[in-house]
Amino acid sequence: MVPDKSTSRLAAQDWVDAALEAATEGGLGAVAVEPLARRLGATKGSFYWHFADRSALLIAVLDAWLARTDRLIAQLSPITDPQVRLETLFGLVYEDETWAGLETDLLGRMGDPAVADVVEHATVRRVTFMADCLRGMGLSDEAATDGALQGYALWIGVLQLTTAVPATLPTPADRRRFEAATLVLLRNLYPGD
Amino acid sequence: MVPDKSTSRLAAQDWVDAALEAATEGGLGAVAVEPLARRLGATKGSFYWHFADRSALLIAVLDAWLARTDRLIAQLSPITDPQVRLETLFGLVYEDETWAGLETDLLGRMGDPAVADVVEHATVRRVTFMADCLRGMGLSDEAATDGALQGYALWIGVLQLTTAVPATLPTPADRRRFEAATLVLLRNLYPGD
DNA sequence: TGACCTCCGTACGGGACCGTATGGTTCGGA
DNA sequence: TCCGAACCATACGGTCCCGTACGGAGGTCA
Repeated sequence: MVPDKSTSRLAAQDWVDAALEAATEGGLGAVAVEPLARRLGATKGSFYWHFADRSALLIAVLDAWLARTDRLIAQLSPITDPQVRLETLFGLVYEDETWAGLETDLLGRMGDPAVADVVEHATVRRVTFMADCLRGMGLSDEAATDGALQGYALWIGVLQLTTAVPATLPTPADRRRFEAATLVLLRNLYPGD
Repeated sequence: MVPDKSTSRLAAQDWVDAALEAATEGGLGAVAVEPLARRLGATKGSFYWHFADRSALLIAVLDAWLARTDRLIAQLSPITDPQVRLETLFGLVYEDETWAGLETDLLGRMGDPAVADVVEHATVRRVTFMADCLRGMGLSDEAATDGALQGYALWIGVLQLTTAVPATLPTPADRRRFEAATLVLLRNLYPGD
């Protein structure tokens, strides 16, 4: 949170880091110049030296967020068995509690063109990834497309429930059973194919 | 939008109606006194006569929202076949595009205790409803609980995608096929049971 | 008609935030 | 050592919203 250099001199990246932290906790709305300055023990004078305005910082945050999807997919790509790849993906999704809040916050801000742009990119990449897995499992193009959409809706929904009503989700003790059930669900997509 | 009485004299309900309209379009954040006053062609003087403060209006909006879930469940209850009941539910979910925005907006505002209270109530009622359907279809308690959660996550996810990235969802021409696939998915929950 | 209550407009103060202006302060290099 | 650039604090004006104070307009009923 507080930057490294004890001699307080901030770089642009320090502002981006703090902004990401704030966004993770309180959504994009929490990325505000004056509160961030307070958090960093600085003033707006510093911020407006490193950035043209608030939207420049938002774009930096959105780019960092988009890169996360690429890293996730890159992390899964080496897995050869498409079904294991999907299962691993869902396992990671269930573990991810830190970033879930920002995920859903962004989905609620599609009115902002900058947000819409980056979220659409991420969505396409994720759905494409899942559809590829399903095709690799032997499903037809149509079935893979529908299945990927359903799987992704499930993904988003679990994220939502994780942040919004965690009490509803299974307790850690039951989570393994729940995840297993999700895999059963995925495995039985289009059983007739 | 503009209340009935041509002689401009507002009732509390007029403010609630306008607030619901604003919330449907722009989320709870759009329920602000001064913008609503402009929309109604009135001033804050009117509002603060009918309501103690802004939060009183928000509570009225949240109550109206919660009542919608009760009406939905009441609408489905007469259906005797539990599977048809579930299928009908999902059909309605796919049709509902007007309210989807507010749904997901509320999920992003669980930090507000008033929102958290009403959303938790709605969530419990919906998940319980789905679990009852699944139990009626012959699933065990455990299986029905997990299945309801997964089905509800799917529900929420579809809502999210509806509002956020509608281009990703199937075109009207393909929607029937997609819905059918969803039902296949539900039907195959826990095939071993 | 006049007292009274309901409803609403106007005016004001306050808070949170954005962005600008301007004058330090600190640092590296000639 | 001194200069210039990088960096930052202070102070200010502007916007948008909340909430309060207060007075006036319009009905109602004796």
